[in-house]
Amino acid sequence: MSNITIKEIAKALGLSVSSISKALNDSYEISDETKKRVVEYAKLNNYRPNRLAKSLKGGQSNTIGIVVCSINNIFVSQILDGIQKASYETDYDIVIMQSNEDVNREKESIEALLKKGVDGILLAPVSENSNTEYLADVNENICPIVLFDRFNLSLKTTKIGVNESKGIMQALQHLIRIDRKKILFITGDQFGEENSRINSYKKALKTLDIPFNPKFMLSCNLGNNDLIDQQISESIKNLMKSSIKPNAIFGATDVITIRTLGILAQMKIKVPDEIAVIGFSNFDMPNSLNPSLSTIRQPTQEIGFLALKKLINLLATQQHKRRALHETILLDTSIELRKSTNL
Amino acid sequence: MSNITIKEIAKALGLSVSSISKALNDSYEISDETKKRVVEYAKLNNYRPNRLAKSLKGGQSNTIGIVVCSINNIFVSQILDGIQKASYETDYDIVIMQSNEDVNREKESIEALLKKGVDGILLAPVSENSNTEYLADVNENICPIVLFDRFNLSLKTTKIGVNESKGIMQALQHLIRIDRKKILFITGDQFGEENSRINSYKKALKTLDIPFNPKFMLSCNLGNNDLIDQQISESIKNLMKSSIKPNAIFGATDVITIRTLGILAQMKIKVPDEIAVIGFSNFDMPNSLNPSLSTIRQPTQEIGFLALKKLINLLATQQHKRRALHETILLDTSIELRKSTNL
DNA sequence: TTGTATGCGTTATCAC
DNA sequence: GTGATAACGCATACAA
Repeated sequence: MSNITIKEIAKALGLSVSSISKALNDSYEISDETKKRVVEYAKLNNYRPNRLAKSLKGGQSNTIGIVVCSINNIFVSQILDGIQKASYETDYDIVIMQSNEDVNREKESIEALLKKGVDGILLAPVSENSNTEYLADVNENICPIVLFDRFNLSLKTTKIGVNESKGIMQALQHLIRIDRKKILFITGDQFGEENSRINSYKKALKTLDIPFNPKFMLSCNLGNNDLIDQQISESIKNLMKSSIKPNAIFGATDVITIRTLGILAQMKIKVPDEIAVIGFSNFDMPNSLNPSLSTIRQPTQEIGFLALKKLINLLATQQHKRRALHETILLDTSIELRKSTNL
Repeated sequence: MSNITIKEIAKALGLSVSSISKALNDSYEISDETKKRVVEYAKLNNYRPNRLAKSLKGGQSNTIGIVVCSINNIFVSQILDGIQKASYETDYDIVIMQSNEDVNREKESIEALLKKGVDGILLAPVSENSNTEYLADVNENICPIVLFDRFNLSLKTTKIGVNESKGIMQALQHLIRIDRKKILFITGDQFGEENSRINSYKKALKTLDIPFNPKFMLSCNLGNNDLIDQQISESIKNLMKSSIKPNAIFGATDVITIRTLGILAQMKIKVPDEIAVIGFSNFDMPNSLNPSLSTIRQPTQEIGFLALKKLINLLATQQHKRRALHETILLDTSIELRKSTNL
């Protein structure tokens, strides 16, 4: 309701508005004495500069918008944490939006951010080609966008992610080492049949001379957890009855990999004896899982941290020079071996 | 960089700024024809109303600020999800800040929000009496604050949380039922020795005629996971060597309870045979844990949802009438039994 | 060293 | 049915 303004300070102190403004901004034009008087009065009365007004005037809001699929996701929330950490070192603050894996909502989220006047956007796209022209337009004409996690390949901008091929290779090589080549690969279906993780997987198989069997790949709908469970358990049940039983499972995401453990436990399938399990996961309590989970870990904090830093960099650069700064950074994953692949 | 304004539309269409504004706001003063012309032009040119300006003019930002300890926390992120869901049904959007369990940062976060001109604040306080006078001042004079999860008891406002006593009672009664009365209670130390969860626990013990043994209570520093592990495992190790071995563990938070499972697994202590485990937890994949975890589940989504709704309600009410709306809502927890307490 | 005037994008009041 | 103008809070170019 209240919140004192510069104008009121001016009236109270018998000075002009502009003098107050200058005093508060420590301008050389104002005498030390006046400054002191103003600053003291301001502090005493809890003066809070109105950022809306400042932004409106200055043409920049010092706010970064972020769009992720869902806050409520281990992987995402770790990245957000990294972004927040990076933001502490800057003057920028953060507004988070959720796309809920929905292309339209992704666009709505960005629109909301633009109306708020964000200076730049950090986006983990819903899919590899969602809103392509729209994003390009925004990135060119409104404010810079930096992509992280998933890539919208055609968008010309800075991208931060992980080296999937390498991560997948790490996992597969380990499975080969423990002689588990009949691998069921479980992934999400958001990205169509030809997403980069699937492609990397196939390529890795080829490199390692493991034939790709379509029956050993399951794409499930990540939008609904019950559905995930259902799809996975059904698939496993069928495969275990078939002549070519899998002896390993490789999960493409956190949720998939961890849920798979639960399903196997309920089906009383022994891990790793009957089926070894490994997958991308950033759950920070892997030892509490049944059994402790071998994972391909992604440097989430670093992804978030870097993404913000790079965006800030772009913002500090004149628009026409930004293109030169565009880069794609693929961070290395690390493999952590635990009981789920330990014979 | 660009982003067309009302002024530019006016110039392009040979109309006045005010007419454009009215047309865009569907005012009855403007002819349908003109409206159509304006709206079409606006859409065509991706006109985005500048919310900063609107807020500055209107004196309200339609933004709600949220302060939580950490986004990167299962419990918190579920609540945030609930808040976001609730916000979809309103015109408000959300800005999230992290206090990182730090009283000063909590205050800084709120200051940042106030500078941004938020209309109201949703706060999960760092502790039961952090920033009391400050919060009271803000709540009285600047914008309403609604508390959730943890309570700052002295602040007169709406509070949304869970019925801890009842939840703890559920857990203890179950432990009694399976004849596990030698219970190690593990909690956080943020709130001092006399926080409400500890008090509720002691009271429940008394009601159930279980003597309270100070040796069977561990308060650990939730700020650092390695430290948590160290404190818990040391404590368990010592107790298992002593004459009065515990046969159950009750964890006060998500992190504590799940980490305890991991520690027990590594110590090769059998759950539930040697030690049963139950605790507050909202991890949504309890079946993947070792063993599947019995939990006291808190209705996180609902907490968030309600908190936002109640705040919106306050905002829709004249300030001097708000006091009448203040209420404290304690939602019921539910107990979910799984193997970790199943003999 | 201080004050005046102007504008950021929008809406509301009042006049035409 | 439309337009001119002031105001929201702040910063800045310019005047004094």
